[in-house]
Amino acid sequence: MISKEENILFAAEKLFAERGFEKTSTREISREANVNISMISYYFGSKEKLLESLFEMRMAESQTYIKEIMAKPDLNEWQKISLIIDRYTERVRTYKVFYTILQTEQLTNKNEQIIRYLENSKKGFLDMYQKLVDDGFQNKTFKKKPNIAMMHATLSGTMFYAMNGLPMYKDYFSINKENIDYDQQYFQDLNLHIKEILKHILGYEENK
Amino acid sequence: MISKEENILFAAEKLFAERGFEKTSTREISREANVNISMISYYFGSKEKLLESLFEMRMAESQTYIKEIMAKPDLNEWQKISLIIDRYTERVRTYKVFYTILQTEQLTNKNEQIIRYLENSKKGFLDMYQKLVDDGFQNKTFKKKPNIAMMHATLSGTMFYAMNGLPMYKDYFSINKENIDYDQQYFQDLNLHIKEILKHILGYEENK
Amino acid sequence: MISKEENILFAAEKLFAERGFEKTSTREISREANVNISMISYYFGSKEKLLESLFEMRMAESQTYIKEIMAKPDLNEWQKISLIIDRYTERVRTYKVFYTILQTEQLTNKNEQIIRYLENSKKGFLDMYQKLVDDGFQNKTFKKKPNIAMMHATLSGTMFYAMNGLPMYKDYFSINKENIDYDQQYFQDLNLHIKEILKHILGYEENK
Amino acid sequence: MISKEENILFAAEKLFAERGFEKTSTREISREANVNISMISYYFGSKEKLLESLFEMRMAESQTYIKEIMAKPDLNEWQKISLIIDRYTERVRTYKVFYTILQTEQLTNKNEQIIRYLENSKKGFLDMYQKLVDDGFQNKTFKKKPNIAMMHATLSGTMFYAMNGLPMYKDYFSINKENIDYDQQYFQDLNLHIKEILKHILGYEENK
DNA sequence: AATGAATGAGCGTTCATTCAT
DNA sequence: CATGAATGAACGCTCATTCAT
Repeated sequence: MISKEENILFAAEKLFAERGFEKTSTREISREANVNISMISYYFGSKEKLLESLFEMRMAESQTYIKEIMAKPDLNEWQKISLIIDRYTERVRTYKVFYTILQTEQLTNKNEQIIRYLENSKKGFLDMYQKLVDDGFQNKTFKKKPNIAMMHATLSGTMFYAMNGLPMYKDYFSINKENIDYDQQYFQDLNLHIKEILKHILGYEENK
Repeated sequence: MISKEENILFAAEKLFAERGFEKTSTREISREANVNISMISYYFGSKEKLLESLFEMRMAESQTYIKEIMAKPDLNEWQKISLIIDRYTERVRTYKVFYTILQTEQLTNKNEQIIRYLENSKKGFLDMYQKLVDDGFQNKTFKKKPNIAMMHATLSGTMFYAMNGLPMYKDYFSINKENIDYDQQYFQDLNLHIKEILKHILGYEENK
Repeated sequence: MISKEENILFAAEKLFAERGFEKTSTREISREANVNISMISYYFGSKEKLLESLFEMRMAESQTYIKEIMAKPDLNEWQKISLIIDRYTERVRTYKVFYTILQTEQLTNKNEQIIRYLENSKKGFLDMYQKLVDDGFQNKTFKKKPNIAMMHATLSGTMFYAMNGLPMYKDYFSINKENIDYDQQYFQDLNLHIKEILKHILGYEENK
Repeated sequence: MISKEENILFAAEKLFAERGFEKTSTREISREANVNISMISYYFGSKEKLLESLFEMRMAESQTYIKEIMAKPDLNEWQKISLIIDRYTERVRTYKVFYTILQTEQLTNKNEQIIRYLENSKKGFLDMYQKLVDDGFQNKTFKKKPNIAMMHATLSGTMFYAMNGLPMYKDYFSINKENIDYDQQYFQDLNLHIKEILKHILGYEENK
């Protein structure tokens, strides 16, 4: 059984992604969630805090898998990076709606709580990449030491740009909007494309 | 002498980038532009059409340099791509505010005119890349034929993600907000980073 | 206890009659009704629909008394017409403000819903008169068969023109604005005047 | 050659009748009249005074024909009333648009100048009717002395109500909007209908 | 715990009119 | 004489939020 609170959260996520935070009214959210309009203030305090709650939920999820992967003892640095890319691709594909909101907020939001979430997340990723690159370079898994900021920009930038572009490509090639096979292939290509680039800038050679 | 119409356009560009289209009120624009609030309707018809006018202006500018480069007879395919990246980096750096708006609109706007501008622009770039890649492969400048959609996602995605991240890096490393030298270095690194990746995925070797 | 919704309706009726629909602002209505300005949209949807609601209420009332009179079994055709004129006079006197609005809307309004109300009402009256005239002619209550459109124009036209002229007459003869006795006499004269004309054009003779 | 001033006047008359005074903007008038928007203030002072000028023009016209008829020496009282009705019918038919405005203003306008025009006009008619009725009664042309206010209400009320109803009848009987023959017949019926009533309430018998 | 009526601020836009040229 | 850019006030309406129940 899904609670009213979750109903609101998921309805808001969908509508914020579709129309943007500002253009989505609390009335629409309450209608979509099948709850009374005043329940939003009641449960979350305000529309703004509802957005924060949404970020809190989704961002917490992504912190866990990073730690999980980093803790695995029997993987070398490239295997860890490769696994991170796999999980990242999967998450972006699954939570497209949330990552649409995230990008928008990154561009315009001035909400302090959300800025903190975003910075923490970004710094977490940067630290992790730095460690993997340093370790990998030291033990000669990697031959190069790329600029971490640039490497991250390529990884995340390519991912998001490709994600945003998918509907346009489907429209362009007249692919059915609900065609999941196409999505699958697209995200697989994307995954390989990113890995290919990272291998190059890290100076990693397979089967060595 | 700058006209009232341009005053409004530039004030709007600044505020739309800072707060987003929805959160920016016509009153704020008129205050920032030092004009009466009704001048917005007078010159542009509506707030929506003001945004369209802004897109029209900036997008028209970017179409010209593409044609210019493609028409140059004495450059090989890589030199053309390299030049495109140079110009692109320069534009993004100069018109940061506009490209912030562009990204936001790409994510949420439902305005038909703007969707058309964005699609036209994107298709223009894709067609150009396709032609350069095909030609370069034929005459053996390039050894590989990458997926154009993915190549474009990496080029534009890296560029925008890096652009968006700049203020955070400056903040992180306590660099003065107005420090232009840092920006210069940052965008130069970005430029080289992107070129390095493209050379790899195109299979281009220098000094051959 | 009178509800806020009714408060708005009656305040609007008064102001629309006094100044006309366009010249009456929602702010004035809310002030007159002692409610917040947003309650108009809340209860009625819009200023336009508030007017429609007003028409719905008043027009529904007038449909009932027609049916009531027509259904009376023990009255001849002239007695029915006579009774209709009595009720009509009474209504116009009581709801002067509404009939002022009705006339204005008849002249300029383009609102489809209201046009429909007005046409239905008018056709209802015309059908009724036609039936009474036909029946009365057949059973020799009436000696003439007048043009129904013209008969209706005289009945309603005289009524409204006289109603509109009343304030001017009171002003002209320096009668106190609130003097109800004068009104009573005026509407009684009007009632008899109209009946006298209708008897003539229907060829009805009393005491036959 | 028609002057700009007249162009504005006729354009305003048309639009005020179609949409009402308030709903007609000065921009629309200037567009319809093919003049610059500021010419309205320039020539007439304001939108309000433009309406006054319109009334001044049309009301002056109607005063002349009354005096003309009253001055005719060789007509008896009924012949004068009959002639007044003829001219009145003709004017209403010709200046339908203006009489639509007149009725609306009579219902809601608070403009002092216009109120004065309307009162003067009405009193002029009432005085004239009073004189004709008194004279006719004295010389036994008429057998009755009706209430002048009621007689006027029937004359003008029937006229206007019938005029306003014409479009609805044409629509109802699917008559072409531009069919002038139907109009002609309609106004002739109206003319005879009003005369028939007046003969009755004045106690006038023809060919006696 | 849950409702929905009610609030007040602010929104984008239109208006008649003015004024520098 | 005539223009049209520019003004400031007011418009109808929507918004997130509050509050009595």
